[in-house]
Amino acid sequence: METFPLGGWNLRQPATIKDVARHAKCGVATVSRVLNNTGPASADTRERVLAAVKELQFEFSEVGRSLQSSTTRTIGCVVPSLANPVYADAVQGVQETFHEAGYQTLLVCTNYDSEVESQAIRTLMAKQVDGFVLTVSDALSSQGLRSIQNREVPHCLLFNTAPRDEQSWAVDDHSAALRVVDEFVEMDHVHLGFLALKFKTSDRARQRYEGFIEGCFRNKLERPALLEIEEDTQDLHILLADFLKENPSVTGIFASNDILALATIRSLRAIGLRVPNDISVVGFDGIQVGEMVDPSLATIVTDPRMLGHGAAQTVLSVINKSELPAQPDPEFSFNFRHGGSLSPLTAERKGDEKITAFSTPNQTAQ
Amino acid sequence: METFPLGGWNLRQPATIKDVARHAKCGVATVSRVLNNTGPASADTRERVLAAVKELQFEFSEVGRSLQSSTTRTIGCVVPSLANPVYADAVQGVQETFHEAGYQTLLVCTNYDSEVESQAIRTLMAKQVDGFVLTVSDALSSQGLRSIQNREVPHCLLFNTAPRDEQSWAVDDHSAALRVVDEFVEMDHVHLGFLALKFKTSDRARQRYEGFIEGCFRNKLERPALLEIEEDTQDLHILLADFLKENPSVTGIFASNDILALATIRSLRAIGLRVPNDISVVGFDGIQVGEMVDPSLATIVTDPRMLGHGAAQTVLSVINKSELPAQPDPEFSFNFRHGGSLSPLTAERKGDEKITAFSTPNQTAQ
DNA sequence: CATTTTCGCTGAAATCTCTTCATAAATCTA
DNA sequence: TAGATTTATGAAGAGATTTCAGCGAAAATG
Repeated sequence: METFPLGGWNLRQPATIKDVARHAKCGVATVSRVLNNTGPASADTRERVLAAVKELQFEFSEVGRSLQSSTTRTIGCVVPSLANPVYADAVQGVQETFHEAGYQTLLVCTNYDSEVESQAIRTLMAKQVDGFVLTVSDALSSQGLRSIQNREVPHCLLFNTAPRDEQSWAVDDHSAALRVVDEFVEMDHVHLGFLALKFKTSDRARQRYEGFIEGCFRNKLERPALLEIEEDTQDLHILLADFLKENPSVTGIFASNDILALATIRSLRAIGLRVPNDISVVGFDGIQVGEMVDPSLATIVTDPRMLGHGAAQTVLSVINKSELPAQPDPEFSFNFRHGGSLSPLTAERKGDEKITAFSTPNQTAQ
Repeated sequence: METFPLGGWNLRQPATIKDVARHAKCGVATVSRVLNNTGPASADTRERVLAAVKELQFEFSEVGRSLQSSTTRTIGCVVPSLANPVYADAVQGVQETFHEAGYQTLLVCTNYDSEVESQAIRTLMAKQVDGFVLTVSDALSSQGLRSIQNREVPHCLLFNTAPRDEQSWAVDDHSAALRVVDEFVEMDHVHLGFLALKFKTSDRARQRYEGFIEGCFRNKLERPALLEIEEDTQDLHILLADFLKENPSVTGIFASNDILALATIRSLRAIGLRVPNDISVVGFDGIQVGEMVDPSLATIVTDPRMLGHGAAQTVLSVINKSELPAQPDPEFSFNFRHGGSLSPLTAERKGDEKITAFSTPNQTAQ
């Protein structure tokens, strides 16, 4: 084994393939071939290369590789937020699947801002990601999604119901909402309300609302009252109080996601209403917390991790031009979980047209 | 405005700077100068370049740029899991901060596996990330962390207490654990237990345990009983039953994180014990759910988002060679939140040396 | 008025790291 | 010795930045 006058290799500047070639007294091409096992090399040369690699702690630069192969082994993942465990779980699933396949995940949280969303997508495309898994605010109008389609980058939607010709892993929001109405009806509720983030920030909420309306129609209920709120609403209890003042007959509220449902329950409590005695609440998503709170949350249960996994698999299939993974039947992509937050309509509220208790809380939400 | 015979630019192959130069009838250098505002250009040329850029929908390839500038505007972020909201929130903070600064975040979840951890770090270094924010399983022995130090890549630990010469944003686990003991003592508890994931997967848990032991010592309590469990434990109620059989005098359990604490409460219930009547439980982290469950969780409250933000700021400062951001006083990096899961020792259990109720549950954890 | 200086603009060429392709050199067979 | 193998190598190319030298034209100088 030959030794070189090693004066402490500067590790700050990692060794390049040229350095290795110089040390091994051969051409860079040879180094490449030896290390990638992509062509012949004499035992002697091979050994010298390997020794040089070890000594210099050489590792290929992925950047150089990417430039030449125009492939980055990197996937862009765009979701609204990690504060909602639904997305956190989904991202976990996405990341796991890609990791196993040797891809890294570039994560962006848009905070429900479609401006951030399209900007982020542009940046990710400039970084040459090999694919996308994304939850956009509105699949039909998303500027970012359109440019992904134009460039024909492999991608799959997550949670967004797929527009035509698009791949997507999502819950069947429409059917799920129908189911929620049925559950309310089962409990004798007649006057329902729907609570959601502003629809422009989430097409899922809109789908659920439309399903909810149709469900009410099918069950011959009146059109549900609607309360749309901003993402950063701090005074939900006030909005709810106003809402119930305008719609005093409402006995059941369907919140478009569990976080919102839990916040609703707390806010209702803050304005002196009991759940489920005065008002029943049903959520959407089935986050684990829902089972641990009191009253437990009646909700649609979904499997975000599985969805993330599926979306990632789909993207991998598109990349590898292999067969797309089978999706679960959309009709059965969810379950309804009963919980203490939804109970039969009490006798006293059955004929009742107005809610009595309205003690204004002097505590401020923080 | 001149027009070119555009036969449908193939958007699948994005335009390069060369294409732009050809269309603008100038050299690539000029295009670069115009677009980066990095040198002079006549008004005429500038206009032609801009027109070509628009027509071709040109965007710089970050890969080409990275190769030349040896900077990627990408940060590696390594955490154990997103299933724990503590990490999800922290990552959200990290991602937000870097996004504002124009960096993208490459996320890896290790699932508490130090093998995955060091492998991931190697890959990220090969991808030439400009910095790291990471929570390693053990800051002292982490192979990955060591190689980051060797290569002198800007980085900052998150949640891990910093070894010497390391930057880190973390809760003062030791002090927090002392505080927990004080709170138990305040409630007359004398025999305590500690529940944690296997220490090799989390040095945080170990720090908390050591603080807990010292707290017991200072308060002249006996050494706390220890129950270490695997990450994927499914039968916690059985382990707990055995644990309490061996340590029948234990009236208070400190769980090393909130998720574990909540699971503990459920498991205790499953084996017929009431919380807090039979056993008090205190958690660590202060996840939001803790306030919504029944009984509410007594716990150490931290601010993961803020920690993530701080760690990201620190990395940015190192990269920009600017002043490091001020950290909050470690002594005040947490708060104790009272909750229903911790109550004064009942008279009946005060002298009691054994727990009576031990109905074995016939339900299996799933 | 002729000549030099200056200065704004410009494009060719080198560089960054890696892979592939074609070619050259060395070895072995017939 | 010609031809077929086996090895080894240089050069080109992937997309961008940057240095450097050149080219005019205008200004300054003698």
